[in-house]
Amino acid sequence: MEIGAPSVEQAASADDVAQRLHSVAIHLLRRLRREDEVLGISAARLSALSVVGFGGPRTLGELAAAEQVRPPTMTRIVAALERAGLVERVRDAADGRVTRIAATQRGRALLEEGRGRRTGRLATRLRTLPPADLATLERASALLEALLHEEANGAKSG
Amino acid sequence: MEIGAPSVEQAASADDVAQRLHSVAIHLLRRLRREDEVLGISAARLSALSVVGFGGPRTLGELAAAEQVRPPTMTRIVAALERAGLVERVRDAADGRVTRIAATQRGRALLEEGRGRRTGRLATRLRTLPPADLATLERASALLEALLHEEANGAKSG
DNA sequence: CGGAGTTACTTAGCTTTGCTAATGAATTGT
DNA sequence: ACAATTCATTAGCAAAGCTAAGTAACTCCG
Repeated sequence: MEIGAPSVEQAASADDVAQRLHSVAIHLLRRLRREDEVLGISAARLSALSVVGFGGPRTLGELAAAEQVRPPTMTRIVAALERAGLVERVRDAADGRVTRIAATQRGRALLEEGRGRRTGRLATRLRTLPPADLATLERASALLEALLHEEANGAKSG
Repeated sequence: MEIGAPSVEQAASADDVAQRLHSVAIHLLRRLRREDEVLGISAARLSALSVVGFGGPRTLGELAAAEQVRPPTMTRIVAALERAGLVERVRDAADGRVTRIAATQRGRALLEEGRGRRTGRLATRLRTLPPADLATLERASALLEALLHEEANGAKSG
């Protein structure tokens, strides 16, 4: 596999790329899931915690939407985070139906402390890459983030 | 786009990239998981089927290693694929402990037929990207594949 | 040849994470 | 005030990951 020379002429088929991204995502996640266990928190929980930890308090519904899961799923994830003392529920004063989820001190601490360690092994590997490759991965992340975001919002076409 | 010239000043931190890749992988998979359901096969099963479908028969252990899961997990995945008539077990004549997993006609048909449809929505989105971006994603896939493969084999340090 | 140890896979049982459907509780609107 | 809506939770299902323990088959020696 000639990693070094992506000639634009032999443009990759979108189907091909989609399939490879799919495969890579599966394997990457399987790997990271185990890594995260070292930190004592699963991928889904960490991801949710990041949202409220870095982005500020959210209602459960907002959090579910941000994480692109259904509310019941988020209810359970939040329950686990709460049990672990990483987030807390704050009932809205104005609207009694709403619970707002906020990271606790400890939750933020875990995020901070984990910043380097969290995806440690992957990050270590990434450091062995030439800067250009790292940049490629960063751009790819950004592209996919945008793509997923777009789809989440604008996918009314069915 | 200056892919070739990542100024070192604003070089992406490996930790940052690792985290973003993690996040993107989670969200991408959550999305694709649902898409695959249309085809009636889960991501893990499809991935395993691809290995034997495109790469030829494998023992269960080899398949587990290729998919980077433990044997019991693969046992269950294969059992499901077998139930669905997509693979078949062939006992090794020389070594009675070994079961070799092979894609059936129907399994191969599903792979072929699904090639375009499988990750259909993602592929559709990808087609809206400029070729350079598609190339970036392809390169990123290749980089991650290599990284994961490396780690799977050479990670004796942990 | 025969038993000990090893290897390959399966079974059993746990956790997490998705989902939908149904319920509870609070707000809004008429 | 009562109906409808909305936000969150509960209940219950399936998939996919794991470890530990079990079974069957092979290999290695004595």
